[in-house]
Amino acid sequence: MARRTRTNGSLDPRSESILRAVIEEYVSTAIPVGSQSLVERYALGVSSATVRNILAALEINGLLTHPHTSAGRIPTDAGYRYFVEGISDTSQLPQVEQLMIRHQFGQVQHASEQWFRLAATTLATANRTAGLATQAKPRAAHVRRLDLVAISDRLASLIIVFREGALRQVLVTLAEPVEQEDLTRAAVILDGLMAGRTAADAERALARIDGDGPIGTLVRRVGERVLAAVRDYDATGIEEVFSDGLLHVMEAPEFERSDKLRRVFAALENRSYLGELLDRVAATGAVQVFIGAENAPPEMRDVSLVLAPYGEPGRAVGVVGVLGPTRMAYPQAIGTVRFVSTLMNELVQHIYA
Amino acid sequence: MARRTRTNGSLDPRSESILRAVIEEYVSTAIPVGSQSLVERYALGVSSATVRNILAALEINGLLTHPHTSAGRIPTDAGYRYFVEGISDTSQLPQVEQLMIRHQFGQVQHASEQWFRLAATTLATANRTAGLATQAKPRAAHVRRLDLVAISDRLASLIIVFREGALRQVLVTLAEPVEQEDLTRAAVILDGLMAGRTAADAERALARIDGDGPIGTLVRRVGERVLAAVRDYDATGIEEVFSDGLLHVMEAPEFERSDKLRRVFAALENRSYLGELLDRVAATGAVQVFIGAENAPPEMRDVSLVLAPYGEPGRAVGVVGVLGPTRMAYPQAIGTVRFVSTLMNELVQHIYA
DNA sequence: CTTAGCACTCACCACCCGAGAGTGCTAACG
DNA sequence: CGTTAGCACTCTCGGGTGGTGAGTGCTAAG
Repeated sequence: MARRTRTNGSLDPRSESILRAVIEEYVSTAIPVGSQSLVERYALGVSSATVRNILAALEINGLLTHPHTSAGRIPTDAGYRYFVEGISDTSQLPQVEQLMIRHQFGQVQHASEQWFRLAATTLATANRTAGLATQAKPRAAHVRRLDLVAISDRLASLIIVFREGALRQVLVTLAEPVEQEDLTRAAVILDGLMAGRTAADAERALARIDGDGPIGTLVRRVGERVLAAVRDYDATGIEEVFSDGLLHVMEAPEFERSDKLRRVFAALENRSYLGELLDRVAATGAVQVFIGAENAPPEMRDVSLVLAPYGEPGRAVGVVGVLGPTRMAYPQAIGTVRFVSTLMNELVQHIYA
Repeated sequence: MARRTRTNGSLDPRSESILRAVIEEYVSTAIPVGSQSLVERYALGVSSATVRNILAALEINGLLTHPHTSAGRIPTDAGYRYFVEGISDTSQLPQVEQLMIRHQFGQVQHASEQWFRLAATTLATANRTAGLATQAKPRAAHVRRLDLVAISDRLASLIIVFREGALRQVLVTLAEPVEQEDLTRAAVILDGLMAGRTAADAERALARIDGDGPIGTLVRRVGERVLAAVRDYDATGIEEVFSDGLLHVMEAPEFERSDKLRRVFAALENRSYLGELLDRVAATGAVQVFIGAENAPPEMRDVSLVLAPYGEPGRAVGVVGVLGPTRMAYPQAIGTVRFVSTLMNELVQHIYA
């Protein structure tokens, strides 16, 4: 017995390979796996009785469980965790898949706004799970460019370009009719004032503007709107979590009943928790796995997330990953997520180079 | 019998009110309604036997059906259709709800890009169904403004603003390093060249540019990318169908089993059919209802759509609406969709005024 | 330590049965 | 002639029942 409960928490090789077999089998079939089917399919070199003993020990260790007395075993969250710890730093994606994904990204080189969507879509189709991605977002927004476009004589569109390529568009109503010419002049002034600055810097610069004349008033008025927009951009923790491939999650038998499925959807709308996870992942710089009940919110306890950050650590950071049932093909998921994140790294570095 | 099968296809008042009662009852309970419960709840002034006769006649007319011999009646798609025809041009949203919705729109006055999302969200929560909305999009794109922003020395971000406020961002890789100064000069030239023009006009204008000197080359190179982006913008039938409130659809008992639900999701991703519908709606200018099997694609046969266009007919047109089970509260849905579409009209006209 | 054997446990499925809701038909009624 | 009461019939639904089989845990022998 001592053999199966080593003090450091790791298992002897045989128990470990049986745990792996159970997980592998359960992940692909979704039905509890018994000792018989295990020896039949995996050539373990021992009888079902021996396997039964080991399964019982694994259950005592909390790595497996029973839906009911006479059913086979299924992995617990802890079981998946043990399994994941053993593979997370090795798994590599096959060349073929790497090429396919690279090819997809090559197609849309130009529209940088769309990269993160493509990442989500790619991850979704590659794993047959839901794919998630956020746009890379900086800690402190830097304005790169400002522009004012007349829409009607008292309405203008203010366009703000941030360093990492994000755009914001704000409608500005004007107290009195203004020509495009004056708008352009104001835009040039504001652009010189704020480009390359953070919100705090820009505010100081704006305060020094003398407010005389129609242009001065205009600059001041619009400048406030710019500041508000920049602050707003800073404040939103996550720009947007783009998700794709929810249909795949619906196909999983554990989500056949729609009430469980509803929880999954609710989970995706739980921006606060998702944001917390993303922050945590962004901080570490590596692929991270969150399994079932390791997630605090109750609606997340049936799903696992595999997440990885991308971007320039000090500057702009985003996250890509997948969300699926705890019964997930972790090695595959970890491999693709890691690969896509390195790919996104390359793209972002290309911009900052 | 002749009384119940008038040649023009309309029913006598009593049959009609009974049909209405059946629909009302079934929409709220989702269980087949029988003659008894009908007389109990609706004070029709006749016995259940009479009601039975009428129900039988309505079934012959194809407006009702039977799940099985000893069950109550449920409306057919044709039944809903008849019902909808009777109410579609009268139903008005209560003042209270109008005010609530107006208030929500007041909150986000400024971010015109977000209007259509808000419309979808509003429709979703007001009807407890899925809400849909597209951004208003013109037949032929007019460029309002062009801008070029340096990202690194050989990479620039091209920003295109279209008349109705849509933005496009495209990355342009440059053959050789270019200063922001030159980029700005090129942007000014291109802006003058293309602003207010459609793709075809702009192409002619671009052809007349003499390509000497570094600026000339730059203008030509970027100009091609602009044309491509404008054409691409023209080509995409629907910009994006934003949907919200899918959780509400999941709550409907008819979608408890996830395979039916999956069809709904698949339906939302069926852009080609959705686009076709939206085009049709945009062309008519009124609220339109598409009920169950009236939709050609098989995955749409369990759902109904209530759609309405908004915008300036000749210029930019978008669509708002809801998607839900055929068992839908049509009067309510029609009312809110119509109201939101008029609201969106006001907003768009404000821009074009 | 491993393994064969065996009793035991449940989920699952098919089946049956009674209750209840609802229908269609017929005949009487105003 | 339309309306209504009465009635036989049908079919779903829910609960109960028994058989089957996969799987377990335990014991004792190898």
